[in-house]
Amino acid sequence: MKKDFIFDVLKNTPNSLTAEEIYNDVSQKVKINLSTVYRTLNNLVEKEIVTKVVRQDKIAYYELADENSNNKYYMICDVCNNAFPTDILDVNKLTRKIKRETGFNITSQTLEFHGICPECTKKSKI
Amino acid sequence: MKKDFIFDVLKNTPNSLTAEEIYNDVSQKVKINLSTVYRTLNNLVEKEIVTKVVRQDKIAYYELADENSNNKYYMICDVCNNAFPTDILDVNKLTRKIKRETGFNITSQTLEFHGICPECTKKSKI
DNA sequence: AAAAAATACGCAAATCATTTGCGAGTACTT
DNA sequence: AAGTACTCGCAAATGATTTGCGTATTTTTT
Repeated sequence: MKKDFIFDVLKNTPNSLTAEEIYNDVSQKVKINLSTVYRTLNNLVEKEIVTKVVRQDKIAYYELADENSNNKYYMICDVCNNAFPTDILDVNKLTRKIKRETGFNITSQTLEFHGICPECTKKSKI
Repeated sequence: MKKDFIFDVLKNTPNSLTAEEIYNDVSQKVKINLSTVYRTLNNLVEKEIVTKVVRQDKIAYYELADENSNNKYYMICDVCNNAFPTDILDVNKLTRKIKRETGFNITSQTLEFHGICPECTKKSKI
């Protein structure tokens, strides 16, 4: 099943990927159609095996769901466009605080920080 | 100029609006085209008068930029789809902390909390 | 193991928010 | 008033994602 190929790519990549990136990767191993990638991804998201996050570029990014990890929160560099995970924020703690103080039951959350990473900041000064 | 009509709608609405919502509103006063709304909105965003945020629904939401306000961070109810501003998080402080601890220069950020608001939580129990 | 039922997949067309090219209208400059 | 610049409407384009449908592959049933 092609699902396994898609799952494998996700498992072997530390950061999140777009459907197209996954498609390109899997295509090198098997013949596969982009819509199959999307369909499979949607299934995995439904089963809560994969997390989908839409970023400001309007593209969906996928990665393996990882219960106890804040790795899904990124700082995205405007220059090199790399996404760096941040663990500065304890999101679970924040979620509980919100629940306590506002009564709002958070089921999912998205954080997206845009800026310029240290590397690119350095380069721009040269 | 139609720009003024769009600006007015934004000024008179406490929460963020989609281009279509703005279009519907302005249409009641003047004849206007959707693409004019988008064009104008993009201008205002470029001039940093308006803030644009793409949510998980892949739709862009616009509101007046407000330097010293965390009001742009919302909790969005999965049930009634209302967006409630949150001031629980001091985002400016967080931004400085990230800069200090990681060297990443944050230029903008997005937070999106999804869940069920107190009102809808109550209703679901009935 | 073959038939029946269910699921996976490829392909092409559809969707939907947003953008863009172009031509006409309006405002501003000299 | 002529010339230049900006504003806007309209129709078509864009691009990520979805969907209908027919075929292939897998799983279940007998």
